[in-house]
Amino acid sequence: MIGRNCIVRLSRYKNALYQFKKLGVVKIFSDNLAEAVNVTASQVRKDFSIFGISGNKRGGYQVEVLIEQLKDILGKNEVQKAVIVGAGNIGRALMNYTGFEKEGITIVAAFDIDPHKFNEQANVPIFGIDKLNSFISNNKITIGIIAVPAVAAQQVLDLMEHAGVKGVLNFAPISLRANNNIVVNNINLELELENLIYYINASARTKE
Amino acid sequence: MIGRNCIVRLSRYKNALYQFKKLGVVKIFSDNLAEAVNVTASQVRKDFSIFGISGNKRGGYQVEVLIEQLKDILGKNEVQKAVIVGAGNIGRALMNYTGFEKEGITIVAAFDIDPHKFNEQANVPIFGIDKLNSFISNNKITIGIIAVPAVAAQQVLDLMEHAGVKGVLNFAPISLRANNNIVVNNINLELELENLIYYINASARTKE
DNA sequence: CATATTTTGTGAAATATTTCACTAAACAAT
DNA sequence: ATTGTTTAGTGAAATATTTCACAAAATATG
Repeated sequence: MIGRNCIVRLSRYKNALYQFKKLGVVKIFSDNLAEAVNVTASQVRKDFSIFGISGNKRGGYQVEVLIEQLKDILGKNEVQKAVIVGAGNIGRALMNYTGFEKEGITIVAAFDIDPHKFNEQANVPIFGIDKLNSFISNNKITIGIIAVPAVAAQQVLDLMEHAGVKGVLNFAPISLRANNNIVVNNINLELELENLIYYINASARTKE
Repeated sequence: MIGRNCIVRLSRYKNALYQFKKLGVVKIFSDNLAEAVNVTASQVRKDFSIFGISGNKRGGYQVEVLIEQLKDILGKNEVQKAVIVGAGNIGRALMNYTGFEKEGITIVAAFDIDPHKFNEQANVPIFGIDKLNSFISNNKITIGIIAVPAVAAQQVLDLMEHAGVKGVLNFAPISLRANNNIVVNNINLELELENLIYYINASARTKE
């Protein structure tokens, strides 16, 4: 199985390529990409070789072609539907976040436990959590986003898993437990900050 | 230098330990922690050994002591001040996010380019971006959070770096370039979703 | 057209990370 | 006390990841 870091790099390459394309760049070399993404050129070539992406010796890679190949590997050829559970700060921000559409993900509904937050007329309608299960199965939702407090997160994951969601993005600051029918990616803001502080301190120590 | 994954695991151990503590657990073994965090028991022990954390053979580790040791390593013994640049969806969500306080980080101000968003009276006041530099130096801000669109992100980072910020949490979906006076952690929501989709597809392929 | 240069693709080497497996310490039981 | 059991600590082994270095292909140059 291919490591997560490798897949993350592919995404970064693709991002960088979009920028190069915007600047009118047509042909690119491994070292240009490497610099843009902060890795070595052989890392870039090795990553590509793993997925059978090939360029031309002395000719580099065609930006357009490479983008398509990466899109293909990263699997965004059909639009996927997602729901958010939790209409708090983070949940609401994600409902209005435009970056997901660009990536082929549409957020079609949100769910919360608090009736004051219900709003079936909104752009992204907010329903009661009791509707989650039927909504997911009726609308063939593949992706769930968890934006509830830590205590409720495991329960929400179980609901989603049971309803047939295939992948979950979890914003609750807790390690969730899932069987291997479902993929869970954690985005833990507190952990990221803590991590940042560690490296700030480490870098201060190094300079002494 | 110690790998990022290792530091991330330390944070996860600490999180798990808080939960155990809440349940009244006093003494814990490497395999309990391992299970909670989804790693092997020897990974736990190896991680601890790197940082000179030791327990008792057959007696495991004292939950309270372990939490303190981890807090110490992760460096959260003094409250740090942070500012947010960008008062859009993500920026506003982060201003109201209560999880940071718990981790010893206080968000003291936000900055935006749009005068409609200015609000010096708010709980977290929102100023014009032109005030960023002086605010950071006058208030000895160590942490910056970038929540602006991708095109503006590099510029904001440069401003922060120049003003003396030590670490940055970047939410803009772009690879930023910084010299090594400053630590940058990226949280790229689009990339995480893309990554999730890759693994959903990969897991579907495996099952065929 | 021949030669020089550049850049890919990739095994092999070097590093880094994780797991294994065993020793010894701590505690429990008899 | 002695014996048995559990679990930390840790070198060594196994894996995984990254970098090196060079042959071969593509293009440029004279």
